[in-house]
Amino acid sequence: MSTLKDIAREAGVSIKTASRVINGEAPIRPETRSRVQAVIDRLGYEPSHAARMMRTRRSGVVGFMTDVVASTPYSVDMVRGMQDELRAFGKTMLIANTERDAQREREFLRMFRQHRVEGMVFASMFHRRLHTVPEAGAPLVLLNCYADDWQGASLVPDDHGGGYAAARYLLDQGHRHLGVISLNPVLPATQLRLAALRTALAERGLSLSPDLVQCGFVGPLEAEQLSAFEAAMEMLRRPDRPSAILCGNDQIALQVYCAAQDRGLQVPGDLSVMGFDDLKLISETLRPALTTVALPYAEMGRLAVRALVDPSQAPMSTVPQRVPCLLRVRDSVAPPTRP
Amino acid sequence: MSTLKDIAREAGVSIKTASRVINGEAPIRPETRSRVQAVIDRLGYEPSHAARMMRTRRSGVVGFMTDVVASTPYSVDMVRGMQDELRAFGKTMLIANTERDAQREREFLRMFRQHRVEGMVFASMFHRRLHTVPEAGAPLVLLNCYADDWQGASLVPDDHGGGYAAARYLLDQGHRHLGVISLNPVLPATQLRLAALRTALAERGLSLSPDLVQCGFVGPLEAEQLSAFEAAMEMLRRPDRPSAILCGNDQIALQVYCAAQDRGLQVPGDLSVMGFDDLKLISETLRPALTTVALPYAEMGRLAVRALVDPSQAPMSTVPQRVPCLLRVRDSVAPPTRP
DNA sequence: CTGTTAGCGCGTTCAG
DNA sequence: CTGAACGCGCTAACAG
Repeated sequence: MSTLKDIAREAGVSIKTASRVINGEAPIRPETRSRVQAVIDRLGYEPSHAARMMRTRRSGVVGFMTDVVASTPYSVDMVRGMQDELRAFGKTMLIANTERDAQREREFLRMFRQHRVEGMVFASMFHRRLHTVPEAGAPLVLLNCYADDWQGASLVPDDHGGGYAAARYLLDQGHRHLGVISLNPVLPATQLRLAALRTALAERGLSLSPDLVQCGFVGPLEAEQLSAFEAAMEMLRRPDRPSAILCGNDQIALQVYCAAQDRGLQVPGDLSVMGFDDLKLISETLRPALTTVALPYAEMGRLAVRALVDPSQAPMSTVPQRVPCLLRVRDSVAPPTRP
Repeated sequence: MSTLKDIAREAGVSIKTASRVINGEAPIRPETRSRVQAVIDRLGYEPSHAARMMRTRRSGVVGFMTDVVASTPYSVDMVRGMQDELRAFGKTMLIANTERDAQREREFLRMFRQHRVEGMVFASMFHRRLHTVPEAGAPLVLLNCYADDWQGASLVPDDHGGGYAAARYLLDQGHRHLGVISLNPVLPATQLRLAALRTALAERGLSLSPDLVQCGFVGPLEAEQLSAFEAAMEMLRRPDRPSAILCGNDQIALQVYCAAQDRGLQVPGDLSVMGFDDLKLISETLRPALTTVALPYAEMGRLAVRALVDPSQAPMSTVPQRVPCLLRVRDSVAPPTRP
C-alpha cells in the first residue's frame, strides 16, 4: 500500500500538500489539487487509519458489547441503528459478545481500551439492572439496562407505555376478560407492563383475574425454557377462558397460536393474541399476522451513538431515558365474540 | 492513558525493557519483571493498538461485510462463529452491512482498506452467484456465494446434502406423497435441494408430482413477499394432498402450520412438515417443534476465519467448498396415517 | 497557497 | 540481560 510520501513524490509536491488535498483542507490551487488527486487514484491510495489515529489521538471507533445473543437476535437492530448513525459521523464500530462470561468481558474491555474507543455501548438482552458497570475508559451508554451506582446515560424501552398501548387497544376492541402470559416476573419489563395493564383496566372499572396471569417460562433466568404452550393450554381449557391473551414476547404469542390450534380455537375469531417485541420473523410470518408492540432497538442504537458522538446535542439525564414502544396493528386481534 | 514511556520511567527501566515484559519477550530478571508489571497494573496501562500496528504493519483486524440483514438474521451466527475463532488468534473484527447499496459498499471497502484489514469475509443472504467480487486489498473469503471470475476461497452450505437428508428422513418415515413449497426457483439452493429430492425419490422408484411443487414467495427477488400460506392452503385443499410438505425455510414452515390450522389439520398427525435453516426462534418455539435442516452458518464463519488467518492449514480449493447441513429431528414429522 | 520540522507510541536494530 | 536511537505514516504548528 502506498503512503503519503509516495503520493507527494509522484505528484511533485510536498507531503503536507498531499495531506491537504486528501483532507480537503485550506485552499489549494485547482491544478495542483487535480494533479495530486490523479496520483491518489492511480495508486489506489488510502490513508492509514492507524497513523492518522496516532497523530490526532482520536480513534473514530466506538465499541458495542452485548451480554447474550442467544435465541433472540435482539442486537441486530441495535447494531443497524448504531451503524446508520456512525456512518453519518464517519466513525466505525467494534463489536463484542460476552455470552455472560466475565473472562470474555474483561478480554473485550481490554481490546476496546487498546483500540482507544471513543465511546462504548453496552446492551443487555433483557431490560434489567446491572450489578457492575463495564468500564472501557470512554464514555458509556447503557442500552436496555441501568445501574444504581451509575449516573451516566441509559436508554430503556418504555415498557410501561408499550404495555399501556397494548392494553388500551384490546379494551378499545371490546375485550373485558384478559389473560396474560408474561416474561419472568423478576424482569422490570414484566412489572412495568403489568402495572400499565392494571392502570388501563382500572380506568374502565375492570381488574385482572390473578388466575389468568401466568409466566411463559420455567427454570432459572439464565437458563429459562419456554413453557408458554402449556400455560396457554391450561388457560384455554378453563371455563372462564379469556377472550384475549397479552403475551410477554412474540415467541410466547407463537406458542399461544399453537395452543389455540390444539384446542380448535381460531385466531382472532375465538381468541385474540397480542405479542411484544415485533420480531418480524414471527410477527410478519404468522397467519393471521401478529398484532404486537415494537421494541425500539434501532432507535435506541441511534440515540446511543448520538449521545456518545455529540454529547452537547443529546443531554442525557441521570435517570434512564425511556424510548417509546410502538403498537403494530396487524390481524391477530378482533372484537370478542362472547362478552 | 499512560504510555510505555511512563511505565519505563515509573519503573526505572528503559522503554525496551518495559516493552519486553509486556510482550513476554526474552528472559527478564524476575524482580525487574514484577516491578514493571506492578507499574502497569497501577497505571492501568494498555498498549496502543494503533502504535503497535504502525510498527508491526499488521492490523490484527478482519472485515465482515454482508449484503442484507433484512428479516432473516442469518448473519448473527456467522458473526459468532467468526468471533469464536478470531478470539483464539487475538484478532478483532470490523463489520459492515451494505443493504445492497453500491455506494455503501464502496464506502465500507474504503473503510476496510484504511484499517488495513488482514482479511475480509463477504457474506450474502442467499446462496447465490456474485457479479462482482468486493476487493479490500486483502485475502477474501466468500460465504454463501461464489463468483465465476473468482478463484479464491468460497464456502457454501451443502444444500444438496441437506435436501437429500431431509428427503431420506421423510421417506424413511414412510411418506410417499410429498409436497414442496420452495424458495425462489432462481436460487441455487432451490435447484440443488430439488435435485436431491428427486434423487432420493428415484432411489425408491418414486417421483415428484409437478402440481405439488410450489414457490413460497411472490414478487421480484430483491423485494419478494412470503406467499407460502396461500400456496399451502391451495395444496391442502387438493384431493391428492401430500402427507408431508418440504419447506424452503422455517418461515415457510411456519405458514404451513398456520394453513394446516386453518384447514383443521393436525401437525404431524395429518400433515408432516419439514423446515430448512433451523432458525431457533421458529424451530424451537413452534409446537410441535419443527424438524428441520440446520444451515451451518457458525461453522462457515469459523472456517472462513481459519482460512484467512492460517491459510496453510486450510488449503481452500478453487471450487466452492460445501459445508454440511445437519438434520435436526424434532416433532413435526410422523409416519403418514393415510398411505 | 505551499513547504519544513517535530513528534504521536510503539517495536526493532544494534550496541553495550 | 538491558538501553539508545530510529522510523512506521500521518498531521499540527509554524514558517515562508
